[in-house]
Amino acid sequence: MFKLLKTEETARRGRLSTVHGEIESPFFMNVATAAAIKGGISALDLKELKCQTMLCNTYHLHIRPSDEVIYKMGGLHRFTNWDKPILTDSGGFQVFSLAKLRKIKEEGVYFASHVDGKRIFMGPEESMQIQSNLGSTIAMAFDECVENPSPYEYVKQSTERTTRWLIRCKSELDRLNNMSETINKKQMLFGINQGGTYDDLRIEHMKIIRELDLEGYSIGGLAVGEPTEIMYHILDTVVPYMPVEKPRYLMGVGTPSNIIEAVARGIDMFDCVMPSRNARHATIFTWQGMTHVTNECYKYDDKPLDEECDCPTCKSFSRSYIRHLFKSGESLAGRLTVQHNLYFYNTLMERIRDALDKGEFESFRRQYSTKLAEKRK
RNA sequence: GGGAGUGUUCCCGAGUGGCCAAAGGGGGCAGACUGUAAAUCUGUUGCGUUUCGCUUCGGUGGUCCGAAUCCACCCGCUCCCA
Repeated sequence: MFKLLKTEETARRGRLSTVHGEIESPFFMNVATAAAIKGGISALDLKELKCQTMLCNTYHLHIRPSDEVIYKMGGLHRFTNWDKPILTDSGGFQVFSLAKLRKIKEEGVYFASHVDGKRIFMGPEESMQIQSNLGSTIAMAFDECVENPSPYEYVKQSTERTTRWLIRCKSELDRLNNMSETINKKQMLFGINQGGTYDDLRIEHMKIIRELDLEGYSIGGLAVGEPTEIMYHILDTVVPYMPVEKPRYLMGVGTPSNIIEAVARGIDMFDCVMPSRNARHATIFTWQGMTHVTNECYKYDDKPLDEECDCPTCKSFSRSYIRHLFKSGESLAGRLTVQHNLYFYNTLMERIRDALDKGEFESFRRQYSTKLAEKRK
């Protein structure tokens, strides 16, 4: 259940109640694709990083270790030792990212496993069954994420198919939630809006799926090739057609600046691999902008990554030391910077919520939207 | 003392007469990364007034229109025999 606490223009401050606890929104979900945050971060660490929700992936966990293993181990929460909300992505994004390894049909998608080439079929029912076995808090509908730009006719047909898949997802999850052996019988389903960069397709699709009265709605198929201005334009176009009383999730987005701009446009939930991947590649986010810790200027720099930050890494280690860890290929480098970047993202969301609570979001946006997108110094 | 090798740009290492400022790797420097097939990928790495010029392949001197490549001597290192 989602409760709207406050609004400022189109920006929203809310609270999402789940069987695994409440989530203060807007919030960022920390991406743990294969049930682990890459870089060596466990659920124990996540608690120190102000993380409210973890995101895991249906496709990856189905392939390894298999949802059967996780089901028999008591579900994702027990398996990962994370007792707060978990959202599972449906595998829809892999239809996009593993494009060379799949074939799309009406019944679903045939993949060649990226691990061993084995043929795998995943349709709406399979995705729901796997996510039910994983026992996540929120299940995502199985969709096709189309790359941008794509031809109008293709996007139209794909979007219509995604609608048919969504209806199948809903009835399958209803069935699964009523079974006695199901781990989380209150598993929520979020629908996904598609339609590429075409306003009419986006609006029409949103109008149709909102009728299904799902527990949340997300916007997918953005930040997949189109310029940022187009993404913002699509948000401006679609958000007015999203239910006010349901959480709104912008999938896979994004940079700190993207998040601030999307919150301004009425989005409540985010996820992105950027903080963790960039951290492993030595790019760190700070309140003065982004920077590469491996840059020569940090060789003799005794300061923490971000002087405004009080994450576990910044409380203990210098730029010089972390630069050295990267240069010498120590895996600790990734762990320390991932901790920092995730803490930064979660703190960003906290500051956004504080600003909304105080009715100062617009001023926060003016102060940080551009600054955070730039290079530090 | 005798014999056999060897010395290349930051390092290792290819190159044995012109297409060589010199392959490849490492290291360095810089950049990318948006529902994670990513501890990955890309660019760059002699100098300059940069569709061209200059300096460079242990040193010096030669041969040749032309030398990192051939010759002589010298210096350093490695191995073998005494």
